[in-house]
Amino acid sequence: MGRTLDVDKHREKSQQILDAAWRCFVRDGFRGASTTDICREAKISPGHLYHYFPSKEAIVEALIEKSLQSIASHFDGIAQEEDVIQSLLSKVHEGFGKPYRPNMLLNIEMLAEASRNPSIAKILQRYTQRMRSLLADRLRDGQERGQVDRQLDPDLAATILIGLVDGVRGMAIKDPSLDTAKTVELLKSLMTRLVAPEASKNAPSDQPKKRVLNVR
Amino acid sequence: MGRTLDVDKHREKSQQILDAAWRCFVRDGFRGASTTDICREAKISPGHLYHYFPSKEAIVEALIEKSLQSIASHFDGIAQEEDVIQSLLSKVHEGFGKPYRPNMLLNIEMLAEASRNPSIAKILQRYTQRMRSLLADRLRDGQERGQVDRQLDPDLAATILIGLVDGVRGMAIKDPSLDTAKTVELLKSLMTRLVAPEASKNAPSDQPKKRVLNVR
Amino acid sequence: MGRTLDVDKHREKSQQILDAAWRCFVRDGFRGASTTDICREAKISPGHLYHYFPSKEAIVEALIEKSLQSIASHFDGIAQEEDVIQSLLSKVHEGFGKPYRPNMLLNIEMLAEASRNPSIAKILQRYTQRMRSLLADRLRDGQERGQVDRQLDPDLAATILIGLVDGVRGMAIKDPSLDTAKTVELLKSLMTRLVAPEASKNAPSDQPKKRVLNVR
Amino acid sequence: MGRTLDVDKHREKSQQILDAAWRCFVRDGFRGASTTDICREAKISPGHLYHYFPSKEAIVEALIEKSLQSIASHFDGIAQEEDVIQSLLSKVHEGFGKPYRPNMLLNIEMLAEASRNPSIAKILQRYTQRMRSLLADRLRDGQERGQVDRQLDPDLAATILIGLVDGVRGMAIKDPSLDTAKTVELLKSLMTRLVAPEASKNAPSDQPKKRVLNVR
DNA sequence: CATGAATGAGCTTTCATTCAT
DNA sequence: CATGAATGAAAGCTCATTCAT
Repeated sequence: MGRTLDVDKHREKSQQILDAAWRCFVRDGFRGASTTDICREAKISPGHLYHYFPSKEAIVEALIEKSLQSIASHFDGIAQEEDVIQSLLSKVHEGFGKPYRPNMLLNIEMLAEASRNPSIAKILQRYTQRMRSLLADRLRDGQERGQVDRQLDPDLAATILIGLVDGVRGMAIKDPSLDTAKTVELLKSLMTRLVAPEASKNAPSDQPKKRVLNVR
Repeated sequence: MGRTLDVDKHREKSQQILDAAWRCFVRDGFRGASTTDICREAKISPGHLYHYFPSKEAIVEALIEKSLQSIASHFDGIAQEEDVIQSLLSKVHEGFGKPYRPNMLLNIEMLAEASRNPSIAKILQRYTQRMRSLLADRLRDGQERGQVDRQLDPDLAATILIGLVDGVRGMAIKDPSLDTAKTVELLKSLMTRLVAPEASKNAPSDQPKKRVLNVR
Repeated sequence: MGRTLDVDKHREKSQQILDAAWRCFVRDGFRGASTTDICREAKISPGHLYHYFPSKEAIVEALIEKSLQSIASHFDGIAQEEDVIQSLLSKVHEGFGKPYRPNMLLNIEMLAEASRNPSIAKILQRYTQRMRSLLADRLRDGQERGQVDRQLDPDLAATILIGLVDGVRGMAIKDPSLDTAKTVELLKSLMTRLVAPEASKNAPSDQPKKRVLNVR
Repeated sequence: MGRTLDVDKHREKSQQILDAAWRCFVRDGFRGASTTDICREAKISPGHLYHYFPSKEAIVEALIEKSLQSIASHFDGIAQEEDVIQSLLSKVHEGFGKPYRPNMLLNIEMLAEASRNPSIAKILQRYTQRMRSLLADRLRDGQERGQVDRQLDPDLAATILIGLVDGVRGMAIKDPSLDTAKTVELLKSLMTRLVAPEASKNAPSDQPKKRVLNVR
């Protein structure tokens, strides 16, 4: 009982530290944020940090793990809706908009870090695989229902879809004047076209496509 | 004459240092690579580096500028071909494949750095604008010729296209088992569908699309 | 209690570092002494110095502040004696003599540093003002009692007195063979003449002036 | 002949470098100014500096030597006037006033440097001795003519006089609001009193002393 | 559980000086 | 006479981590 409480408290404190680290990493990046910064943000002493995490890298790993878990759980929701394409598009909005910018920045940090740090690469790859599987399964569902092009390789398409959303999200840095709303609309249209079956590609779903594209 | 030679030599040496820095930054990232590393790689003494660049950041900036310039010059080639869509697709291949992995890694580094360093953000934004303009102009050409959907906002579409390629390139880190050839094929197909006019979206160009998609 | 002890210990350690810095600065000057020197002298590691002071300049400032405070507190004593002139002269001895040479050297360093470093100039000016005020007040007292020339501007006279003592102290460097005892005697005589009222300037106090001046 | 021209040119260039160094040292101090700074100011290349001076210290030494020589030559003028006291006072003005501030700053630098660097100490001491001798000789002249107190030790008095002027000059740093004109007046009065013979100490010369002192 | 003192390697940068041309 | 490329030691400072309390 007491043991359980201790474990809970320990977990809670770890969480507080991770929250502080999240803020620091978003602000300064994995390399740019120092353990001192994190401790100050978490309001603990520098020595105490090592009571909860054996190293700075462990913090980064835990943070990435947690962050990806949260994103992946968003994907889980996909499986429950009826219309495959609609359920897919409904998730797109979430990655855009101001409050998601921190996550986007962390995503880029993760990519940068994973390209150099094998243990972080593994985490990233594990979650990517999981999310891609979920997406691919959904696409397969759609193919069975005739909502998705049967000639598409679901795994490959899922990969491309993830890359597409990631890449367009990153454009916010390359072009700060980007109009998010219009971007999301065109992005959705593009995703629809990617997965829609041949026959319906002229009129993908009931989406009022013409208005969407007519943005000039 | 002697003066010209001196300037040439200076430029050559600067270039050698940038080359060394490129290797270090690809290997360890902008923050991860130290000036000492760069000097060792360039085979110069630590002090001598500052004969050519006033700071480490100046090296990063010069490198990014040069790298983006080289990429942008690739884009310039787009303007010369007849078929808009074909000229666009022909450029896609180049971003994939093993020898381009370093550039992809640097691209991610740039994004990460630009999100925190305003002066680097500016460089990135300047070149992004330039490349997007070139692409958008090409799309406008295509629209006039009936090769590109007239309802498309060229600027927005160009932005999405860049993001799409960037994002899919980054998937190589998230999923190392990715089949590059197939990915490129699907990517091209997707790009074609994005820009193709309504009428031809069932049969985009002479590309044997069905085989392409039938990848299972 | 524990908190108080901690603060005390911190202050004590800071003091030890300042003592070490004092030795280094006296030996090599503010610029000539390195933080490494100070750490070696204080027997701490190079990084630990920054646990107590945010920068080398902060050490210099703290040291100057402390040093001037100590000198200023000497001046405070002036206010208590009866005979204004005697109390003034009694303080002169202290600035001369071998054990005071380090302070004299630091005084010169301060002047040199203050002429370039505004934040140190401010400290020096603040304390100068304070000491001059004390001196000027004493002179005003003397004027009321008829011990000091009523035509003298107390503030200006105080400034000159400080400059006089400083300058003569510095002569120890320009002329190492200087006879300190005789110098102090003549200095005192000069100071007496500066402040003494017109009437007594031929026979300043009960001091056997003739012997004092007859130093050949 | 050509040899002579060469020597002249060499001397001229050395002089230009010393002038540049003077500006740098006044601005940043002996330690604060780098050889690079001096070269930039003198518009020569870093390597070329060592064609004229074997080291930075040699520049400092040459500069100090030259500077003191110039000051000493001012003192030489003292010997020619009739009234000892007047000739002495006439020199005081020169050390004050804005255009002399650089020399005052260098004076402090010299003192600081001499306290650590024996070879510079020697130069300073040599010139101090020379100037003190000149002053002392003048005082001896005055004693013979009855213009100067016969009980005064000329050497000691000369030393004190130099220190007095130096010290008061330095007060400009400790108190930037100092009124130079009034300071000089009081300083002159003090110097007069120091050297004037007993009999005349109540009425030192024809100087309108009362107005001078009545500055409240 | 918690502190903060302490470490030492490593960072970017500066500097006086030397050398090849 | 003149350049500027080149050196390498040392500077002030930061950092992840450890340890005594």
